Amino acid sequence: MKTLLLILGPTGVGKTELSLRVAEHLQSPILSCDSRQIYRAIPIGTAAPTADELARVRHYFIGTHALEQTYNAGQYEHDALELMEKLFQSHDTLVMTGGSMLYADAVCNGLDDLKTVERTTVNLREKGLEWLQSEVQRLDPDYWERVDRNNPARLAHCVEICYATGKPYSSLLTHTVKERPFRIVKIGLERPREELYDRINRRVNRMIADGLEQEARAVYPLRKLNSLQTVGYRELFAYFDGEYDLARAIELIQQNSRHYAKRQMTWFRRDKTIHWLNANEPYEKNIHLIDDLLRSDSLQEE
RNA sequence: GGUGCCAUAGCUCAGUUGGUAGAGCAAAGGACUGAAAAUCCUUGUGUCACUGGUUCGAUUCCCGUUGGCACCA
Repeated sequence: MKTLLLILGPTGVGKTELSLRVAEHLQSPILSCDSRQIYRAIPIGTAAPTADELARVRHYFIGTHALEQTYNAGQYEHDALELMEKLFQSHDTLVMTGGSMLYADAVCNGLDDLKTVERTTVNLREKGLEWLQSEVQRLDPDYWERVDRNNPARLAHCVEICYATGKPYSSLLTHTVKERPFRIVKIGLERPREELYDRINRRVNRMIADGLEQEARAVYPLRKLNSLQTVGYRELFAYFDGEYDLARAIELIQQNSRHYAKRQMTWFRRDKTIHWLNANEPYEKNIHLIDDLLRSDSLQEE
């Protein structure tokens, strides 16, 4: 049985180094599961693996796309599965790591096969919340009953799918878990909240020292793109626009990174299949625990 | 040293004509099916600085203490 070892955890918890060591130990490449590190012009602000780290282990899905290219969880599901099929021919275990919850979910459980539609959501959102609300009520009353009614992103997506397929969006959601031709073992890395926040704050300071401001300036003309709706860039763009000073921008980057980490933890907490590891334990110990998990889970399978 | 002003949530402050208090931000919890580092929802008990007095009742009024700020010496 082939195995996908998925290493999850909030931003800044220390996934990168653990993943590198695990991948070296298992002689696996690393499949990144990160919706922003996939873009190539923004390595500093997305804490992408460094050249040294990339030299240690073969990586996939790092810096493969230009900011102008749209990408999403559905494409990732497709691309990742296709790549894994190939890689499993020469590997028994593959390491996937990253913090993009929906991307990981797409690989593990699969997204429903909604008809691919042209990207109209932006235009739909511009019509305003009230318009979106009445459209969803009209087109998909079932969804209206349970959707976040003040959430323009979700309402707009529902409307978009209804228009494209002629069917209510909610009727296309099966909530079934897709069968995968491999076993999935999920590892979560965790550490005390205060410690995590402190690491995040310090990492942001390091990013600034490493030239995040210049990186952001270089991509400023593209600031409207979805790929740049990203913590670390939006705040600097607002600083460039004169909304506040650099010190405030840095504070906001730190704060928004903390919020992001919190949202990730909320998502991961719900997944009872994750085996949690303490990030403060020595790497050797955690790798040993992972070895045990890979062995015991495979026994269960048989 | 003298005079005046201030002291209320983690922070900035509002307020109670005396019946133990509420905003913004921070923070916490949650949701999540192709923008997900996105988007959205919920949550406010705090010795009202400390001591004493007046009062049925003081965070509110009064005395004093401590700390801060301003002005005068």
